[in-house]
Amino acid sequence: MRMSVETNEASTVSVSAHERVYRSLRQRILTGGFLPGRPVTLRGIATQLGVSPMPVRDAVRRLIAERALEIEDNRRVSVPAMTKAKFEQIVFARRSLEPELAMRALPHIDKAKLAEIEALDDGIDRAMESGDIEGYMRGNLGFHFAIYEQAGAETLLALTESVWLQFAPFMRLVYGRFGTAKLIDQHVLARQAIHRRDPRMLAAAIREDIMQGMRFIGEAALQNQLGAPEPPDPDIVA
Amino acid sequence: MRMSVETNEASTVSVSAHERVYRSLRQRILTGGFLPGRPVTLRGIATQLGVSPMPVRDAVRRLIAERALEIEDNRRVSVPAMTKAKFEQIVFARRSLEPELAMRALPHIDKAKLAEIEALDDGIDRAMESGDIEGYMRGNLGFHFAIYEQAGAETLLALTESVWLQFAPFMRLVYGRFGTAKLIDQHVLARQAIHRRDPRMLAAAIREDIMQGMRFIGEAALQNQLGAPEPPDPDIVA
DNA sequence: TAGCCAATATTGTGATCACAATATTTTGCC
DNA sequence: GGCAAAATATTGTGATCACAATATTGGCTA
Repeated sequence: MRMSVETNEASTVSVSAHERVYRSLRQRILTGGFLPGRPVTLRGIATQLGVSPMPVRDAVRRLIAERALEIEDNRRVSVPAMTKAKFEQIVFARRSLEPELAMRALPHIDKAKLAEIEALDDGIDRAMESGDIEGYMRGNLGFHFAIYEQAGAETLLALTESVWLQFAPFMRLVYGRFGTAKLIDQHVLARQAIHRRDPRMLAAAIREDIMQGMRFIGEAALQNQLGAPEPPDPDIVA
Repeated sequence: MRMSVETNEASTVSVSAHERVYRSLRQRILTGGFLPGRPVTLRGIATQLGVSPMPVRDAVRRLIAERALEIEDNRRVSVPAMTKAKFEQIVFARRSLEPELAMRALPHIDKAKLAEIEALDDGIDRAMESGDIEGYMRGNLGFHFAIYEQAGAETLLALTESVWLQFAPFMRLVYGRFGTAKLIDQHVLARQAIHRRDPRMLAAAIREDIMQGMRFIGEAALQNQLGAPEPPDPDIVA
């Protein structure tokens, strides 16, 4: 069964059911809509999204391959818990890939795209002030990938997306615990760099943003035994 | 249905059917057993492997997520063709990830593992001389990952595996065209570095190996319009 | 009240079928 | 013979069912 869905290109294209399920789950993972360790059931998702378990199964397998989900020994599916080792590797991967993506993107960022990027960043500031965690996560995701997508480097972009899928739920967990108040907007330098069309400066700004953000998350959480299961009840984060 | 399969730990564990199919397809892709552009059909694979199409479907979806396979507009599944842009990004990703993995692995490579690594490299030399392309590919894969796996960095390893899945079929294509005779074994320096337990030297050796190998492939192939479809008949490379 | 064990429910896996979309082959015409 | 169009085969998608493994619940005993 094929259906029509709205895409961000404002056009209407035909997309398979599992593709829609995939995008839905993916977005939810990236904004922290699943608690690490809590089981994600095929039939549960299927009911929520109004499809049969089959396309859900396809989408979940895809997300498992991207390391956004995992199957435990008891063959239950869930968002993996964060570990110190994994976190450190993620930081390394981000530092290796994202400044490069930003540099490559810079020449292709036109005035309209820059305006869009700045609007996203303004949204982040508002979300931070009002403590809107999901809004912050969505804005931060949008800000970074609005830039990276301009690089026209699909292969590097896919690697980066996999990395984000792996730390986003944990990020959400930390913000939920410690709030967004202590965060400082590190994107100002990046915006300046784009304005000046200075690739080195942009790469440095992105690198600094990554290090600052990840340091905050790492310090706040990992020494507090966060990221471990914590298996209470709701299927979704309210 | 669960069955027992032999693992490389020489133990016998229970593994699902789609896991066995996945490993089988993955190995075949990594040694160049599929021609880019040629359709890979679910039922075809299922028949070859003696399973129903369902686990094949699961395995193929997983490989699509890892960018080892792709679905075309006509929703046919195949190994993606290489492009110049993609090739360049793959080289960047390899340079970013693999020297790091090697450095991290070095402290954990004991005498037995080193012997195993050197045996693999000797096998590579024999394969190169006799023009055994698949043997060369398998040895090269084994050599690199025998090292990388010792790093205990699963997250970075997974990214690297995805990258290898993306260029291996193309590598095979090039060797099939130009032979392995002109190759020179770049692994000597790496072996020396491990012996001396010099992480910097090892990282440099891996980097040089990547650059040499990829330059050969890139020059030989990309300017000859290789990597484009070439859609003749066999389902497998003989 | 606490702890064990049977009964029940829920899970992912895999098989089989139906179907629409695409490829391939065959047929008919000039 | 060459070429278009109809007929046929094959493809991936998705639904539904059966099943074994695991989790959860319930009641029973001490």
